[in-house]
Amino acid sequence: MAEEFGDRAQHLLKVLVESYIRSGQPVGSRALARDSGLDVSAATVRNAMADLEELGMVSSPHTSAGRIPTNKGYRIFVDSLLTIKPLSEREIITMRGQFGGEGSNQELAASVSSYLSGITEMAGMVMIPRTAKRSSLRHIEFMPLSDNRILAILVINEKDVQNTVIKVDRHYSAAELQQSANFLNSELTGHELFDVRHRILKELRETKVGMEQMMHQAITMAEQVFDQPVSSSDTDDFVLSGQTRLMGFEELSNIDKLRGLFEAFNEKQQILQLLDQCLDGDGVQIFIGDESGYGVLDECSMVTSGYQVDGEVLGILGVIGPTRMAYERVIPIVDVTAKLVSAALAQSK
Amino acid sequence: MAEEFGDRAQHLLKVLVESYIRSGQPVGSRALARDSGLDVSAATVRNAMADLEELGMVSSPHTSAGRIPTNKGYRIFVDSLLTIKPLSEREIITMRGQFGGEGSNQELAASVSSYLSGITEMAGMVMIPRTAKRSSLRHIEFMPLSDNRILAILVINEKDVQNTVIKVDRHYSAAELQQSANFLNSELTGHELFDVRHRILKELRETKVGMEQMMHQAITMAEQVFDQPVSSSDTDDFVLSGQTRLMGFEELSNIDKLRGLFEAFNEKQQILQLLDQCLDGDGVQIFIGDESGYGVLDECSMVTSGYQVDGEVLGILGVIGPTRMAYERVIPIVDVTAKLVSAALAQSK
DNA sequence: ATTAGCACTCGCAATCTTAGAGTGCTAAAC
DNA sequence: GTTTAGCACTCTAAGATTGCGAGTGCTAAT
Repeated sequence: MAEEFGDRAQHLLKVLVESYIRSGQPVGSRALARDSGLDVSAATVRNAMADLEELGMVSSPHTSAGRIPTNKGYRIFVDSLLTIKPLSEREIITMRGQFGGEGSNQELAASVSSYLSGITEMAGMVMIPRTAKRSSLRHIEFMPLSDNRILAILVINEKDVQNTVIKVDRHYSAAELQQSANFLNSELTGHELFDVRHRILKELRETKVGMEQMMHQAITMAEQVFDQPVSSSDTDDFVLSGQTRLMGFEELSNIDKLRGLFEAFNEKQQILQLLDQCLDGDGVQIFIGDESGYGVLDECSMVTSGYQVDGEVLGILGVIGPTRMAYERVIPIVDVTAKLVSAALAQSK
Repeated sequence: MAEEFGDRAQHLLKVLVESYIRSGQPVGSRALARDSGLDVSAATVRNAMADLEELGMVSSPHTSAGRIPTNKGYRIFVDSLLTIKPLSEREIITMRGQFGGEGSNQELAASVSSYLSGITEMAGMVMIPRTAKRSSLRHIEFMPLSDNRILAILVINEKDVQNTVIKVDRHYSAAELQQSANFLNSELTGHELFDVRHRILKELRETKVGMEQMMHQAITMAEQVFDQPVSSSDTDDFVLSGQTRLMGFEELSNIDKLRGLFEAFNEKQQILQLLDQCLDGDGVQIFIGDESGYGVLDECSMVTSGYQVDGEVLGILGVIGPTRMAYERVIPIVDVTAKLVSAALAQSK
C-alpha cells in the first residue's frame, strides 16, 4: 500500500522528474500543473505532492522551494515511468562504425569506454572480466630469469598475452624449460583456462603417478602459473574514461565528494565489486545514488549492461554520471553499445 | 641590476616565503618585522617590500593585504635562499626498506610513485623512459594469430616483457616462425635494443644480400617489430599516484583549474614532454608554476630528479604539488628517493 | 637611512532588507 | 469527497549597509 499511488500521481512524478532533469531546479506546483498537460490547478498538484512526499518519492530542499525527486523517486521513474527514446537508424549506423574488430580486448575496451564517455558526456567504463571463462589456452612458453625465477608467457585466444613470473627451487636450463613447455602445450593447448585450472592439472597429477621427473616439474610449474589470478595484475581489467567530465556537473562541485569519487575510481576494487553484481542480471541495469550501499556514489547513477558472447555474459560496460542524467537517452546508448560490442566479439572469435 | 637587492631584502624575502608557505596567508609588514629576527620596524620592512614588489618578487592581492611571493619570488627562494633540511639517518633507513629489488620495473615505479605521494602528501610520479637504451634483448618469439597477424614477444633484460602484433603478407606456420625466431635470437640476443634498431638490422640486410628466403622473412618481421615505439603502448611509461591528494589544497579548490590539471594527467603526453626536459639536468630540478609555459600547472610546482644506472640518467621521478609546498622537506625526499632507486636498479642488474 | 605617526583603503563578516517563489491550510465549489 | 481559489506564512537568494581590523603609503622627525 505504501507503494500504491494513482495514475495522476504517477504522471505528475514523471513530469516532475523530467522537468528536474532538464532544469536542475526544484519544481514548483504551478509549473508542474502547467507542464503536466493535465487540466488541474496548482492546488491539486500541491496535494498530490504532499502524498508523494509522504511516500518518499520527492522532497523539498526547504520550505518554500519546489520538489526534487529522491533516489526512490528516480527508481520508480526509471523502472516504470520512463519512455525510452530509441536511437535512430542513423545513430546506430554511426556507432557501428566505431568498434572495428581490430586490436586486443584491452584496446577494444579502451576504445568503447572512451566512446561511451564522449557520446554521453559523462564517464564511460568497460570491465573486462577475468578471462577464466571462454578463454582457451593457445600456447605456453617458459623463459629463465635470474635468481631461479621463470617467466611464463601465456597466449590466450587469438589476441591476448599474459606474463607471469614464478619461482622455482633451482636453476633450469633453456632446454629443460623448452621440454616442459612442449609437454604442457601438448596437454593443455586448446582447453579453456577454466578447465585447465580446475580439472586438467589435477587429472594429470593423479593419473600419471609414476611419471618421469620432467613431467613432474612441468606440472608443478603449470600449477604455479595457473594458480595466480589469471589476469596478471588484477586491476588491468577495468577501463574508465572521461572521469574529468564529471567535474563539470553542478551536483559534484563539492570538492570533498568529488575527491571521494575519484579515490574510488583509483581503488577500482570496490567499483569492480559493484559491477560484478551486474553480471547476473540481463539487459540494462541502473544503480541510482547510494542504492548500492556505497557512499561515494551519492549523487551519481550508473547505467550498465552486460555484453556477451555465445549467450553468456562476459563483461559489463556502462557509464557513470550524476543522478540527474538524461536516462531516456543514456539507456538506449548503453544498450546498443553492449549489443554492438557483443557482435564485434562474436565476429572476431 | 634589476635582479640585485641587498642582504636584508633577501632575508626578508626568505622569511616571507617561509611564513607564507606555513600559513597560506599574505604576510603583513608587522608580522614580517617580528619574524625576521632583524631589529627593524614595520615601516622599514614596508619600504623593502615596496622594492621587492617593484622587482616582481612579491605582490599583494589587494591594497590592504600583506604580500605573497610571485613565481619569480619562489624561484629566487628555491635557487638561493632556501636552507634545506637534510633527512635524518633514521628516515633514510626507513626509506631504504621501501624499495626492494623485487618485481618488474613497472612494479618498482608504481611502488616508488605511491611512496612519494604518501610521504609528501602530494602527487608522486615516476617516469620510465623508453627502454631503448640500456636494455638488452634477451629473447624473441613469434606466434601465429589469425588473419595473417603474428604476435611477437620480446623479453628484455631480466624482467620485462613486451608484446607486439605485426601483420604479414601471408600465413606462416608455427615451424616457419620458430625458424625465424631461432635465427633472430642467434643474431640479436644480448645486444642492446638501441643497437638492434639502429645498426644490426641494417647490417644484416646489407651484408647478406644473397641470403636465403627464410632469413629474409625473419629480418622483415624483425624490422616491423623494432620499428614500433619500443614501449608497446606509449603511455605505459609514466606512473602517477595520489592525484586526489591535490584536491585537498586550498589553491586548487577551483574546479575548473583542477579539471584542467586532471585532464593533463590523463593526456600524459604533455607531462611526459615536460619531464623529458629534466633528463638533461643533474640532481633535483624544480618547475615553479607555469614557468614551464604550461598553463594548467598554474599554481603547482614540480620537484623532480633523475635516477640513473652506471652514471647515465635513465628516468625521472618526483612530485607535483601546490606552489606553496614545503620545499625544504620535499627536495631532500625526492633527492634521496632518486638515489635509492638508482641503487636498487644497479643492484638488480 | 630609519622610524613613528597618521590618514586612508580595502576586504570581510555580520546584519538587515526586499523580492519572489512556493507552500500549507481553510473554506467554498463542484 | 474531490477539487479549487484565496490567503497568510515561510524561506532563500541577492543586495545594500555597516563596522572592524589589517595593512599600506606617505610625511616629517630622528
